[in-house]
Amino acid sequence: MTTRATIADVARLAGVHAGTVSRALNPKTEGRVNRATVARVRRAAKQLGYTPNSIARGLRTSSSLTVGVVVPDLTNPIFPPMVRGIESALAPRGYSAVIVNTDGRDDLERLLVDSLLQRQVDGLIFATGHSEHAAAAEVFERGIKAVMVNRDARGIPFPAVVGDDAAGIRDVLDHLAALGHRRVVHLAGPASFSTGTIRAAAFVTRCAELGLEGRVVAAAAYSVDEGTRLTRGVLGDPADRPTAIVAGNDLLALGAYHALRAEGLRCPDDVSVVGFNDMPFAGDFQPPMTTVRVPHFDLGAEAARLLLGQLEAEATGVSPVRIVLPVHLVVRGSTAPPDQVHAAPG
Amino acid sequence: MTTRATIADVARLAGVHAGTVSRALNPKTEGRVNRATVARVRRAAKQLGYTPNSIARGLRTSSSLTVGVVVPDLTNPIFPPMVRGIESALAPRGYSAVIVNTDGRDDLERLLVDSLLQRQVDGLIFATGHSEHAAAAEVFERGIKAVMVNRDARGIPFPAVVGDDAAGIRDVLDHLAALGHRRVVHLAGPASFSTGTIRAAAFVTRCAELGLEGRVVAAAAYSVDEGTRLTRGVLGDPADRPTAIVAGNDLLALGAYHALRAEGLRCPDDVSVVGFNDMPFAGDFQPPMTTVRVPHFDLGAEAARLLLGQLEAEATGVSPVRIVLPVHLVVRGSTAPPDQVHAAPG
DNA sequence: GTGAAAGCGCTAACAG
DNA sequence: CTGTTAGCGCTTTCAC
Repeated sequence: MTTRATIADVARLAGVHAGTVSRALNPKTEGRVNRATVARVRRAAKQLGYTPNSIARGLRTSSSLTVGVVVPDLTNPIFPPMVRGIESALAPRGYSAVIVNTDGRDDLERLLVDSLLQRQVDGLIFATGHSEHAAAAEVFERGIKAVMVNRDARGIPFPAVVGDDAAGIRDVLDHLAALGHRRVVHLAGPASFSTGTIRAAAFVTRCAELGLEGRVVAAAAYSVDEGTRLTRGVLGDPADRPTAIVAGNDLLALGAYHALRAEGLRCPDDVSVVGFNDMPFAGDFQPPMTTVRVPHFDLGAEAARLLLGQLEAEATGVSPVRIVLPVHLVVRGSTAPPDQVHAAPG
Repeated sequence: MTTRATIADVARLAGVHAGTVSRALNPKTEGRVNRATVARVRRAAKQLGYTPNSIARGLRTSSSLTVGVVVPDLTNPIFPPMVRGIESALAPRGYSAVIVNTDGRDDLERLLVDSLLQRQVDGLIFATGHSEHAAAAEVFERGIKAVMVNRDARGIPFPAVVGDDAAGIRDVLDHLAALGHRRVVHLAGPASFSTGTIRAAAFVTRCAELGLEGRVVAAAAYSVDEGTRLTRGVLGDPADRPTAIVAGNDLLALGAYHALRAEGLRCPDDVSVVGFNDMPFAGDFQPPMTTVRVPHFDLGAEAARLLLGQLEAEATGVSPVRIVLPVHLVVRGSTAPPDQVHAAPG
């Protein structure tokens, strides 16, 4: 790597002092420099192929123009859109993101957050919120700016941007009730996640309001396998079988598909299934999945904007804002009226 | 953010000089320091919650322990596994990755690569290789270390890690021929991508070897919509209709599904379809997709290891290695013997 | 409007 | 084994 031109090289070529080059090249201070000088410096910089060393700048200004993004697993299809949303808001302000995957492990998360902090990120975006969120708590204690996205962390007053989970579940239940379903089960996400508890609570409430017979079973994780396992359990007694399954997310719903198929049951003919998130390609599944669309890109973009606001407003005060973005039901092929013959209450 | 402890603070508390702290805390130089002193320094560091500022370190050592990863679009499901593979190889060596999305735009890519370089990344991993790859060419000219992954860039002698595209296509064609197909079309990826040309060439060759009647139509992009558009064209004359479609990747195959459905044709009953990549959830599509599994995680990991090798071996020479990882056919539900009645050659 | 000088936090010679 | 001294490349007072 041929050694890169520094500000001193440019200064020499332009016949001015390094300080002047710095001022001339920075849009904010460019006004304080003679226009002719600015032009001369620009020319010299271009000729040398000069690009500022942002590491050096960061050391001086103690800001890296970098934010850390903490996700459980990039491989979960809801996160890439969120990350792109984050970047879309960051890029115009000159910030970039560095992403880490925790795989849901708290100890790993603390290590990763530490490494992010060593890299002097200016702030953090957590997509990993949960109830005993050690990493986030520690970050908060150290007075570092951060925001939560998608899920929030109970008791940690970072601002959060989330989808309207309760409204989503209400829409699902209304749809199912309109179709004629009366016996419904909810595959609830882990209780340690706000999405898990909020969706489950909304499920219980709405079932009561609609006079549905609703049951909640709790998943240990948002995964396909958990969905399969839980659904298998729920299908036990044919007489007592639910006519619809409301999954806590699309992965659990996919697991329900698998269990149904393994039991020789058809979806939606025998059992309706609905997911949550509308992950990419949900419409291409077998059957196309009825689910709740969560605007993950917007969630990310909004979270990034919020963080940028915190960073630029030098005020230290953290206001525990909670931005709730609307979601909406997407009806596809995994829901249908219940089979009257078999589904009639015993 | 309470101002963080620096090495000077630790030195003061431990009653030693800053240089000694630096040595004591660095595993490589720790041996040159009295064990008692090391212990004292460690204690002081811990007490102050000291974490080294890697920006400052980077400025001094001119290495950021960061690599840039250039992808077309993180939202394309083949990239998250690749990125995780990259990170899995980087993390143990203390490196982290910063990812940028080009959306296939060359101008954007150059801008993004520039910003990566300003951030002093130690090297680059391009998942965006194509024939007139301006950004990569420029990087090469500047003597910066980089590797290509998944696709390579013609004429740019960076090392590359790719899947065995030709073998994959051969397996697909052998499978189709064994099923009894004789008239096959290939939805080829863009000719500017190595994956596009290699797969298309292998298709032509193998068709000849097997005595199949093979036709190639070229896609403008690896997208679902292109797949739909192309398939619609190919379906034109029922008498001349292919019995199987070999798509350049899973997205094109998915587009073929859509077109078939729109035409009232069933897959695999009327037309077989095969994809390439085995993207996540390909087995959950309607029908479950027969495709070629490409080990994206391993591709990423291998590429990262290769880059690390380049970075640590101070030798400037670039050896244009080309690592080809095996792929394998995954037979699922989108391929079946051709319908004898309709498929009989006119 | 521009030069001079200091210093961000760290590491790497060089002494001793 | 440890202290001293420089300096990475940049921005930012402070003079003039």
